[in-house]
Amino acid sequence: MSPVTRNQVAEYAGVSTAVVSYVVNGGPRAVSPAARERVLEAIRVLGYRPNATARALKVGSTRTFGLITPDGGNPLFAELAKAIDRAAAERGYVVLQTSTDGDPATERAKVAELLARQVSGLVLVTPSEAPDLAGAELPVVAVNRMLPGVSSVGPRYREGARTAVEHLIWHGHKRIALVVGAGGAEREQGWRDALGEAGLSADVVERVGFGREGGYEAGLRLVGRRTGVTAVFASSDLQGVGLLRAFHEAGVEMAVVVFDGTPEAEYCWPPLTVVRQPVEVMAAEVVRQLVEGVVPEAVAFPAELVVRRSCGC
Amino acid sequence: MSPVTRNQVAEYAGVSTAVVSYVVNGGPRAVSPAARERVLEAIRVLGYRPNATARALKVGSTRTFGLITPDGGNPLFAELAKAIDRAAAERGYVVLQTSTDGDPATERAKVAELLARQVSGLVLVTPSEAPDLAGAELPVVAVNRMLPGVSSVGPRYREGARTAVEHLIWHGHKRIALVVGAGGAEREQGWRDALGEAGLSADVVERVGFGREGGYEAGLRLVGRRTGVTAVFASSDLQGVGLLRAFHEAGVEMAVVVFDGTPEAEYCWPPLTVVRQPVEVMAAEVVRQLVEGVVPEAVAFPAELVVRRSCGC
DNA sequence: TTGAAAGCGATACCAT
DNA sequence: ATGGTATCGCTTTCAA
Repeated sequence: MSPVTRNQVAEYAGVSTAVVSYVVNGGPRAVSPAARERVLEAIRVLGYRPNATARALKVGSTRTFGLITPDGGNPLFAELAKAIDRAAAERGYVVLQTSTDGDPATERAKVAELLARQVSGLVLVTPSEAPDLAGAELPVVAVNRMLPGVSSVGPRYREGARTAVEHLIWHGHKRIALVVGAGGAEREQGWRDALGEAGLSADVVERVGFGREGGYEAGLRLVGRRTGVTAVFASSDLQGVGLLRAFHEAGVEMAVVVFDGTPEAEYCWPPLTVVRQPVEVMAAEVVRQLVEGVVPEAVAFPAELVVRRSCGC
Repeated sequence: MSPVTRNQVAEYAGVSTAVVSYVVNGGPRAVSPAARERVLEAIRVLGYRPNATARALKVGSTRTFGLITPDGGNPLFAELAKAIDRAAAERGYVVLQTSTDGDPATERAKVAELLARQVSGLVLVTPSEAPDLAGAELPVVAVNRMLPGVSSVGPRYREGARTAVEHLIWHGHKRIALVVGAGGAEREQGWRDALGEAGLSADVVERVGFGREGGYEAGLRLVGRRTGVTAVFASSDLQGVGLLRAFHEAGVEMAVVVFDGTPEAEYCWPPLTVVRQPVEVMAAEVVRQLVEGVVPEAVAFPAELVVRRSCGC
């Protein structure tokens, strides 16, 4: 039993296919109550479900957004995806999500795949490169990463990082390390801003991956080097979690503040003081740009300090 | 500039559209080297990208699987999704992912949406109910949940839970609590099995949500009740993380073993001893069933104990 | 080896 | 208010 088509519905209801279409879509022509009733009945009896594929071909739009993240397992990206999905649903759009494992080739393939599927818009979360749109005319928004010719939405990294480090300074720390991943230049700048302003030296930097392993690795090094560091600012939640593990293992006390602010940072021990990315606001902006098809622009939202125990408060 | 179509490519290359199709798909007819070259050239120059929507309409298959999870932010589901995506990609399928926020109505809507898009198969991760396929003929696999008439893939919950609890018993614990979420009946059974066999009483049960909050809540209650409990088996990583937080806050020592085994459980403190769901194996089986379109069957894989510090080892 | 053309399911204009 | 029908982009059979 292959799927029921609109033709069968029309036949069963004794009307033309046009009428079925009018009923299903609520227009563009009016339909008599009697005919509408018969069509509805036919749809119910036959279990008809419109073929979105055919519809998309005809109308040229899928009302679908593609969303590509490097890693669905990263809680920040998961939060972002969730928020974007919700915001898009409110506007009647569906979001199709995939991830790339951080591999640029996979990223290219997924972009091509979604483009081939005629998505109406594309969201790239920290993409590794500018996408090859090959003449396709669709809105594209990069999240947490600036890309030439593409709209971008993100937090105010520099300002947020600065706030975080200022808080550590306020706690009286004199030697504050930075743990940062690739692409964290703005956060690094914010760290430097705060230290510079306070007349502290910005000389302990650990450059590692953005994940838990990276943070752990940085933690081991910090513990091993005995640089007199008493506090750390890390560029991601996950790094913070990794740091905590290294500090626990070594039995050292160290104040930590991180960027991002996902649930995982709230439930580790000690709970991490974070500078929280305004995920909901960012998602709303992403969807707005996609729906309205604005010209490329870069929008950054303030990130808010959420104080928990890891900073010493 | 609207997207380039196959017609334009054909015209530019001076061949028929059939030839373009043959070149793009590598068949079903052979094409002379000269013509192929001209077509390839035209595709490159024009920036042609086949319309997957139109192709799907014609061939009746999208080579796409839909994947629905209650929550993309749950690390277990994220791991699962990643693994399924990878396994599907190996077979030439694309996975389109969405989540439902655990809301049955949203779940129904997403199922309908994916069905309308003509997905070639559907994966439902811990669905809240049997999906309404309305006559659609496509393979459906439920993960971590049994559903009438639908294939299912999951870990051996009962056996895994038993192993976990046995390990706690081996450590000498006499009073072992259970923290469990809705739908955790099998895990509960495994807990009872182990306790019963050892002649211990199975009387401390906290029924809470599956998330971090649920675990935290359970932890607070366990700490408050002073039941002589010295160890806990929890039905999910997230619950374990929540428990840890409550125990830390109260300053109590408590052995913990949990089900799932995501990265988050490895990086919390103390690192959680887990019974790990064999995510990769499960993903491979899910995709196998989808691709081969087998008749509904229930497959369960052994879960492995991974010993870390939280059990006292 | 290649071209013409039918048809996938749905939309919406042009008639009636 | 309703029906007939051309059309969206692509695949593939049938003929040449």
